[in-house]
Amino acid sequence: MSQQKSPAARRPTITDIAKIVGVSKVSVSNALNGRSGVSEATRARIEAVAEEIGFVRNSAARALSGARAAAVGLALARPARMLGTEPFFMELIGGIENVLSDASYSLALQVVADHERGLEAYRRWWGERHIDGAIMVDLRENDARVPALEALGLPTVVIGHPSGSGSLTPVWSDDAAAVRETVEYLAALGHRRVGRVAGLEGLVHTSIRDRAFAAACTALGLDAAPTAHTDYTGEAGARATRRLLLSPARPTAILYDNDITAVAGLSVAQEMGLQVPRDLSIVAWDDSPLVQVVRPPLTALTRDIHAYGANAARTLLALIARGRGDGFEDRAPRLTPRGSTAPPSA
Amino acid sequence: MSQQKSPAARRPTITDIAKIVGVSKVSVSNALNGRSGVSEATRARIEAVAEEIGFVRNSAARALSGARAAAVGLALARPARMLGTEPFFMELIGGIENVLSDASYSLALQVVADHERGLEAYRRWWGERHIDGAIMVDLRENDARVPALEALGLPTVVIGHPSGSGSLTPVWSDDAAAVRETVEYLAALGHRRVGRVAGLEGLVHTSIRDRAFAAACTALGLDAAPTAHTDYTGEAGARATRRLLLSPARPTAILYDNDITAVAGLSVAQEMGLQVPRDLSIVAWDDSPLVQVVRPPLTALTRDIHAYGANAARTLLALIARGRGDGFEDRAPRLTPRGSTAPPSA
DNA sequence: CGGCTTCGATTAACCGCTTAACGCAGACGG
DNA sequence: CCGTCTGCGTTAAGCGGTTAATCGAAGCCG
Repeated sequence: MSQQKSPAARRPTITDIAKIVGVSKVSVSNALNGRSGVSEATRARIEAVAEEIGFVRNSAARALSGARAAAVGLALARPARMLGTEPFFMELIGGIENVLSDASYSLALQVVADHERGLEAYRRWWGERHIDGAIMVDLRENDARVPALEALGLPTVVIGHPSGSGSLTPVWSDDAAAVRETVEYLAALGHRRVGRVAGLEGLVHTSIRDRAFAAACTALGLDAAPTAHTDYTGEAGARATRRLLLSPARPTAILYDNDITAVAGLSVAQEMGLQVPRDLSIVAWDDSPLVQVVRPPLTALTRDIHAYGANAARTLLALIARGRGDGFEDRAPRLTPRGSTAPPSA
Repeated sequence: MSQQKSPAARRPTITDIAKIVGVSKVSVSNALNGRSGVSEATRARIEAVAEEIGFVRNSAARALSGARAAAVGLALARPARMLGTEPFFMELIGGIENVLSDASYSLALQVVADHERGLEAYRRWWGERHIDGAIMVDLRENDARVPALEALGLPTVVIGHPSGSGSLTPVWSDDAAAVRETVEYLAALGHRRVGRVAGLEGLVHTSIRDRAFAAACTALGLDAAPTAHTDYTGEAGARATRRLLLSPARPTAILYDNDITAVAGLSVAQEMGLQVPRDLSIVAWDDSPLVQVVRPPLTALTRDIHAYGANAARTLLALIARGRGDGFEDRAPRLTPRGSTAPPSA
């Protein structure tokens, strides 16, 4: 049915340029890479010719001779049903991309079923010299990927707390501080029973938030309502909320671990005849169009995910360039109060 | 601060295998690529050794000797604020990935600011032999990328209607049919004034839906409420909804072009004291966790985005393999009625 | 003015793999 | 018994770059 133009004649190479200009391949290579050893005059002629005949560097050849692949890899483990539920990753990727493309790096992305397959992807990419470094997300406790990537020697930035990143370079934010701030805020409003609908158990940041939540409640003398874990889906969030709201000591405020579960929780509360924020205060983790669009708009823990991704990318590029790199602590999420939080009515 | 293991000893190559097994490089290459000219015994020994020393093919070297790059490119043009608002792309990418990884292809993804930059990315990738083919999304009318990619000779699948894809291979679904089905459904419920909050003007699928909407209204003798265009954000959706609901001939039903604007519309309606679905029926385009989580859950035009992406990837692989390829028409979105649609109260 | 560095450029070798071309058995056919 | 396949291998020659080693011609210095 549809077809395209002819397979395009052989692409020009540095050898072609060398012939035209009347110099050696090496001079062309040096000139085009901005290295010294070429006079300004020759460099100009070479660049002119390169431009004229539409020369594009062959990255395969370049990679073969030991240079960089100019790409980094990211394997995203998402079971189908969790895909697309979180604006988080699109934003993160956007931030990563921003930095990478400025450095003419590209991002190899693979969405895989589980961490096992993700690890395979990293292995393949690295083995094939397809990537110079990797970004790892969804850090779990005792994550098997950490020792595996360490063994590979693949420069890797882990998006997650240093406590779980082994010798890999971490980029993280202080979730515990954010939890504390939120609990203090709710306590100040007068709440005594605060619940929490958390994310996936086993993720490092989940247990950090779990612990911080428990600690903050204790410190402030609040009733520690049980934490319900979810898989971040609306459905699970709804179920968890129902359970919390039906428990003997119904909380007057709930802190959610992402936006989708928070919105689901809001719906459940309204279905049960509870008014938000009068009867129940809701705080969502991660600000997103979603939480601002519902009524009332949700109080949320805001973080600049785009910047977060950008920082991760910058850290990785530094790691690749210098062979070693410092971790980076991003600023902690900040509480953005909106209509979903108020003093409890009771 | 953090550092990784030593730069990892030299990776094993086919030469290493050859030495160990005691045959020539070529035999190893042939064996590992399943080509003939190698006895079963030798092939077995070679495979065993390859496995044992953890051999991974160097794709750069392979690409250099004329083989495929085993990757396809996708440049996603998203202004920052539109990023992450649409689950659509994460799902699409998931579907694409699924098919690609089965074929051991990887996806080069770049998020760019505009189509201009996107085109640059395609050029660079193709020039560098980084990709064997490309997927193009967000097809606009008179899209400048179409002639540009045609000229490059880059095998490309366009996700969008054939009317705008030139000689590139299209993968599309019959949006017009879906619009008709929806309008007929609303008419059957008794609605006479139906409004529409559309997506970005200039996108091919937007105008196709626009026209189908107008045609369906005319055919059924409905009042053609003006169509309001948005940039798919909740904010724009809220504004458009407000405008429609305040217009002299207030529609009793509104069809939205994505999920976010539909949810925003729902909130606006509720704020204005309208009950959904009693006073206003709402239909969202694209089913997503989001539309199912709000109250009432929204009637939506469901399509299997994952499959859509998978089909696009399959089509592209065929195009790459055979040099030519047929377009693919995916099934039209289907209406999934939920609580947000009902006969009008009046 | 001889020896030293600097600059601009060159040649050689190689990265890891593929493709082309050829070699040498043994099997087969007339 | 010679000619010709056929199966299993080999060697040679790149693909398009890069890096290392080298080299002539200035330029500089004491």
